[in-house]
Amino acid sequence: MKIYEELQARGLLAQLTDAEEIRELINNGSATFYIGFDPTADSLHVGHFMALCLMKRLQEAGNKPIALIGGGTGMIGDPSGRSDLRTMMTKEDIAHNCECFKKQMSRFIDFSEGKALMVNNAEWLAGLNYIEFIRDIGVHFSVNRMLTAECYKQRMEKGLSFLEFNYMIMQSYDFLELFQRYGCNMQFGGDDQWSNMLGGTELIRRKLGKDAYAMTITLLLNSEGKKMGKTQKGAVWLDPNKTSPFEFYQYWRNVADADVLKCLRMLTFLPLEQINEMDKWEGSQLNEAKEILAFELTNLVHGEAEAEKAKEAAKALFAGGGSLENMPTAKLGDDKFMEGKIDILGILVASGLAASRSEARRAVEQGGVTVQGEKVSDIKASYSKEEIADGEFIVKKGKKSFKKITI
RNA sequence: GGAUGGAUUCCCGAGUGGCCAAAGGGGACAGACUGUAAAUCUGCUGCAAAUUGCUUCGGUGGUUCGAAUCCACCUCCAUCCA
Repeated sequence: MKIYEELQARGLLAQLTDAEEIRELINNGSATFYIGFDPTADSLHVGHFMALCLMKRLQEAGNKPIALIGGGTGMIGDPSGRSDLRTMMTKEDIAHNCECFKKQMSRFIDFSEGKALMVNNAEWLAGLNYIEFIRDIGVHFSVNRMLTAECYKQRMEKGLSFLEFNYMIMQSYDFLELFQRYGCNMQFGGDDQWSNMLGGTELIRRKLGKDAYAMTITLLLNSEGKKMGKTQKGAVWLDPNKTSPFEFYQYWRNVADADVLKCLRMLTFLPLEQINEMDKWEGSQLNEAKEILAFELTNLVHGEAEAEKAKEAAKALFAGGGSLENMPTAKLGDDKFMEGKIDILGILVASGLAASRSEARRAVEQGGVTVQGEKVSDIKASYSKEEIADGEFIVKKGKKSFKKITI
């Protein structure tokens, strides 16, 4: 099975400008393609992870990836899929984020010996001359056409600033630059990028009379139609300091039944035959599939050692057995103790299991808190330093939040 | 620049002088049931030294015994006109 067929079988392909041509190109390994990443945060998240996997797959098939970091476009902010203006970031933030992206990406993509490139579009966007730019590039865009693009349509209700309106033109210009500089003939991106990407292929055709291609990957949605990789607390990050390997593991361990197979296909590198086998599983057997999914992804993102640790910790907590050694830990400072003691509410707050004492109180009152496996029913219960320092002092809030408390 | 409508708690959205920490829904959290799933049911959802106190309704001032609610100014958003 060739790469194109594989991507298709995994359900990754969404829209393509020219399916036949693209199949030829990537199957022969003759594509130089780019994917853009806007530095909106100091870490990549699960959404980017899909794109990185795609790059990796295509690179393994002999194609040359370019990771484009949006140091320039980040100054504008993509309005796609947004209901309001993004908060503006300072130049310093953007530069910092670009650095962080670079580090994380090198984990997945082989940048050695020119096998892949990483470029920052600030390189050509930052120094643009406004008049020249709108004369050279702006003429090729019809405002009427742009307004019919899906990403802007949604914003016609809520309002769209001229700043954001320019995003599509900038992204199109990126493609043109990359085409000219590096012979980049293809662009990939999330499905929400489709209209921006088409802008680029059209610009290249109008400006240079040459063909370039665009392809989008299916957005990873859960069975409820929401983007995956988001939790209440925000995105699931790839940076272990922002989302610990354990939390990362748990996120995937807890996906809905209906989503497991899709995730395995789209996100892991397991052979399709193996995944199709799991497709036959039903009911509680799917739990095993979830374990595989969680392990595979944690392995990809954080490495095998971390994946093992997360798996062990999860086993210890949910199934009994396994090692407690690697479970999430919270360290209490001396200042948290009053005369050598701390109450249960204080522990919950200090360990991050509850956001406030009120919330902690509610959890206890509703019977959701256990300490060392014993349900805590008194909100005034308190523990001495010695009890905690003793060793494995485990506090559990609800079914899935645990912390080992140390001094 | 002009006219009109608007800004309420995590989100949507009621509330137009005291009975308002603010209806209802969604989400989140906790409990039951389960498979660390989904669905369902129940509770809960500003903070705290917790039958009480404190801080919230875009911002700042004011009227009043009392303001989310009335007045003034300001900021932002939407629609129409230029």
